[in-house]
Amino acid sequence: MLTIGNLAKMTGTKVQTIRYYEQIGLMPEPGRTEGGQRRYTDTELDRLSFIRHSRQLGFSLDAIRELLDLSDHPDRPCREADGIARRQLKQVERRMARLEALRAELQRMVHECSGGSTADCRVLEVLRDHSECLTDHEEIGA
Amino acid sequence: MLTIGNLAKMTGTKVQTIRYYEQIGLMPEPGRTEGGQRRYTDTELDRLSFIRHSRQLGFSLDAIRELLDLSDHPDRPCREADGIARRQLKQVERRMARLEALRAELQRMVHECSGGSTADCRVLEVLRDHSECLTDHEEIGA
DNA sequence: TTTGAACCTCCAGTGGCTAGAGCATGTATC
DNA sequence: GATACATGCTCTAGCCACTGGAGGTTCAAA
Repeated sequence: MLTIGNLAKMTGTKVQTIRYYEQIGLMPEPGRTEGGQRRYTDTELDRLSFIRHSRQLGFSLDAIRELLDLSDHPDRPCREADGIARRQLKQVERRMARLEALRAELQRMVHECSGGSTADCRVLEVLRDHSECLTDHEEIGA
Repeated sequence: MLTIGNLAKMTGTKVQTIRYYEQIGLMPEPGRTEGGQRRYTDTELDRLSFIRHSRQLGFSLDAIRELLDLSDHPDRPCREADGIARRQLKQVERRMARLEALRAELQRMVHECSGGSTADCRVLEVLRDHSECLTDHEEIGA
């Protein structure tokens, strides 16, 4: 039987995060001691490991919910899990392409900066005037 | 004189976002009509363009606050603005490296999936067992 | 004058946690 | 059995950067 603290250590998760996962129904309600403290079994350890690993690979909690559901039904076709992973892969690739454009732009800004006063700082100049940019980089965030 | 809606259109910003920027002090309080509606000048248009462009390049609102401040003081050395941009570049490069690792892992998962039942789905298997991973991908998010 | 699009304020919600207050429990040592 | 104190509990609020909606007002054109 694991305390929440041990489970946290074993999975590299914060205690609060585990309780949060329980709250949103991603982790089941565990057993409790007479005093009301949570005690976990290996089943829950496996589930949390799955969740954490999926998060590390960038899956959203909603996607993880689906994956867990599929994992719980070994008879269902694999296609769905595969689809979720493929979507995630697409998203990662899209983000990478975007970051690459940003990287190029930032590098150009930084390289062209001569180190004088801000009056003629290339960095600020580029930020001021979008037309100096080589790429579009429309969307924000992501 | 621009209405908030026009300013929004011209900069590709949502109206609510402009009001939000005002609320957190990133945009100044503009003039108002007798009826209380906001009216903007070109000064504010420039400022919002600067903010939006910086956001597109991934700068945080705090970083943008610093950049705007520097931009308002042309006599100050350029070093600081350059530093902020360099930090941002570093961050982008770190994120790209991380995403590249994720991409490889996801691709491997997806490629190895044979399309049977979830019982022997490679995707789920890899998520279950971290030791099957080639890379570390410790940190979450970013 | 009337219409109706655009404006206003205020509040709540998003994702995925994270931090802290204030108290209860569990375990090791004496 | 008493004590110390690390760990646990619940509850609430905050982070970032917005976004959406309710419910009401103003502006400009017809």
